[in-house]
Amino acid sequence: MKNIPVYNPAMVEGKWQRHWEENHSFAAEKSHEKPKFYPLIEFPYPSGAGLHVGHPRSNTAMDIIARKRRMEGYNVLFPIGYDAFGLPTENYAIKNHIHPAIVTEKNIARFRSQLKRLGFSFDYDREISTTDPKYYKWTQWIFLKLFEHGLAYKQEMPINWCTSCKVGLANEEVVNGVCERCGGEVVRKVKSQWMLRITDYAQKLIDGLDDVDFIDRVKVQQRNWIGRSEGAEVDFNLSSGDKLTVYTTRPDTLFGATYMVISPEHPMIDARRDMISNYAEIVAYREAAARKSDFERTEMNKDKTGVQIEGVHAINPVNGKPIPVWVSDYVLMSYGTGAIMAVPAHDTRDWEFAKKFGLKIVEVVAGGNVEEAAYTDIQDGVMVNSEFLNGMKVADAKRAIIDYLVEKGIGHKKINFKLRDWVFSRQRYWGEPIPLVKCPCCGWVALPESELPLKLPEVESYEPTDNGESPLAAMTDWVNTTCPKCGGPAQRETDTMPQWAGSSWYFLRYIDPWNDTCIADPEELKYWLPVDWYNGGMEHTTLHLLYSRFWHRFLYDIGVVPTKEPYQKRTSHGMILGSDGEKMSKSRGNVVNPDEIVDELGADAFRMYEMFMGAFDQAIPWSTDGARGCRRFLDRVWRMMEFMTEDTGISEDMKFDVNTCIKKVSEDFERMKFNTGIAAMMTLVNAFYAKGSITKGEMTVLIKLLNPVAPHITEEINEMCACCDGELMHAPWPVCDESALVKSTVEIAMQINGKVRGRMNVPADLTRDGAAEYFMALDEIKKLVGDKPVKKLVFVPGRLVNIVM
RNA sequence: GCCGGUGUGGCGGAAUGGCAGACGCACCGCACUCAAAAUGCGGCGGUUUAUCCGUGCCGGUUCAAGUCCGGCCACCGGCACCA
Repeated sequence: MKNIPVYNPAMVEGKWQRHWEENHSFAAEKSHEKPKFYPLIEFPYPSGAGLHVGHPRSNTAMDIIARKRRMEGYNVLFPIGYDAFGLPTENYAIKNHIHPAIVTEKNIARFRSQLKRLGFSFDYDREISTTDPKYYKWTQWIFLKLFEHGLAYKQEMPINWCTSCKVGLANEEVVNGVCERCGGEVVRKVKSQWMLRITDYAQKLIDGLDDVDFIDRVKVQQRNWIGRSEGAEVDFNLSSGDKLTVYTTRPDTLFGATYMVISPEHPMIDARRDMISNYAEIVAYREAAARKSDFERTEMNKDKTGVQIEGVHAINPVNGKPIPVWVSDYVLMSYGTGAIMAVPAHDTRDWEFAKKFGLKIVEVVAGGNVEEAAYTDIQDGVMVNSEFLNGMKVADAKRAIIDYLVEKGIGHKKINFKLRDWVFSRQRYWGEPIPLVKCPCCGWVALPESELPLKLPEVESYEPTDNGESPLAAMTDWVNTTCPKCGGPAQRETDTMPQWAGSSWYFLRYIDPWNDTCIADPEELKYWLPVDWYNGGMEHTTLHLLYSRFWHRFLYDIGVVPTKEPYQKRTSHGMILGSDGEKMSKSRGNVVNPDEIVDELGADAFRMYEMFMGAFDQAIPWSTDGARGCRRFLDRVWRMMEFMTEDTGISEDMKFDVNTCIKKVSEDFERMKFNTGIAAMMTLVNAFYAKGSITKGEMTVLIKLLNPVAPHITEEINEMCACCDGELMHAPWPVCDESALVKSTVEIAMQINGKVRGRMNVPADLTRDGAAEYFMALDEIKKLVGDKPVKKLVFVPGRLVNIVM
């Protein structure tokens, strides 16, 4: 027994963290000789509250992969930065009269020190902040490219207006009718806004998913959000002489269209006001609908309302029958054409509306009872009451009717998306200024690249205004400028960009953060892109992840980046819940502060527990006792130095266990099954304790496998015992010796009629062919079988033998 | 309503169709100790203790089902009048 000092995580971890910092140990190599690996975590928003236990879950997982890849010989770029523009900082600044830049700097310093305390192998030399003018110069540059290519446009439109933040929100930022950030009420407000034409990229964003390795639920959620549907546009003639175009996914049911509905905002209402005898009633309905907030609209979605347009009717183009036209807010102006043909027999919403207002219901697909409910199952329906479509299956009828519509010139195939353009303006201070000026002669004009970055001016007050203007609007010195095109007087745009702007391309900047002539050197981009593995939260699937794919694809289309997609692989971690199984929140009082856990148990134990607590992609409740168990394990590993021998080999009786562990850990880390990988190492350590000794060679394998999870303690053991030459992080990852996994005999289960009756040792090389003969000759089998006839004998090599009688 | 996901001991969770409960937590016992903590070793699904029962419920396929198929139930997440 050797005398080994007690394991002291604070000392060990402090020592190695200083060492790593002084030596820039995790800086990516500038040379392009080695194969590259680019893992990425979502850069944090540096809030005043500091790190919570959720951050380290994603960070530790990718840190493990990054460290393993370095040991496997890759040049690894594992960067970190801060997504620092945004409302919480601005609100804090307003409340405490401190400049948001100062708040940001303070918060970043806190985050950085917390991250360093956890021993993540980030390349801090490449650290970025979205609020740094050297960074946002290029955010503005990308915006100007979008503007130049017609993908940014300003439009008067009803936006989601948060009454509490006094700011416009993207659709994605409105959750259950309230503001995603502050929970404030969201109302519709008409404002002139900068918009990005993400809808132009809808198809590309769907198609791109085929080429990447994202977990299914991310792909599914993005596809649903983009919401592609195939259908047809059909023209209906109106008695007023003009026509009304509808979009439908069920053109096959055209004979069942017994009325039409248009959205309250449909332009036809005002265009034909002279012919509408109840125009005043319809305007009143429209105003009532406009007053409803989004929240009310969804709450009331069961109860349909509407008004029939009097004085105008439509003609069903396939049977010539006159049908009424209604106005109802269940039809949205923002999707399709803002008008629908209603087929109450086969659409639930139309059916409800028809029942309420006593409209005709005509069955055109047989199989249901359309007086009882809409029959919407289109799988194997057969057409009825549809003249030339009668007797056809739904799918055939769809094709036939579209051919007919095209032939008659009254309709055509059409693809629609649910995705809307991205509202890109914010009436706020703490964001990237939009680098455009409005000139009375030239319209909106881009700043020349030489004037970038357009820096945020210093202002007296960051308060947003009730009239919906950005605080920048009050800075007349800054606002008033000259037009870059004609030199005449002009005014700057005073809205700023949303928080999603800076995060839409940050992974590109990490590749070459020092560059001041372009977003990143094309040679560097070629080497490092795409990001090989990106782990992040599901909550960003339809926000950041979609936005950044859009920007990246645009940059590809204009030749700035070499890959269509930014991220090759996307995984997602489950949330860490409070120990009560509820979401962690201040109000519930179940928040765990990582600093306290590190103080008590050390960063290695904390990291290990975060990975061991359960399946990585699932939500798991926190247990500090569980974390103590991981600390206990590290203590056990440490104390093995007391009975370690100087033998540098693997002892014969441990070869199987050691190689099994190498295999299990190597495979499980790649599949993000960190919990079972760690369990395998615990099993191995238990085996060394049972044996009462460990060789230096065995210890070396163990600390290599454990290093990505618990980097500090393993480096220290390596140094104390001189296991490897130099630091462990540069040592090669252990390779499993498959020959050591072969055993001469294996224990298998013995079953009678599928029930386990015992176990026995058989030669490992026993094949299925020789099995019957082998088993029937055994005394123990003879005893069990007796003289009953054996119907069948099932043998699974290495597993079991099952005798069916 | 639609789309995902999840249901296994007291708890977190393991299990390519092949010995259900690996590993850990909690708990119990023993050793060490004057004692406690720490540590080490052992035990730990249930019961009527045996050819027994047991992976949310009901049925099916199979020599064999937590795993596959059909039909439900519950909980969690996302979307939600998208024609």
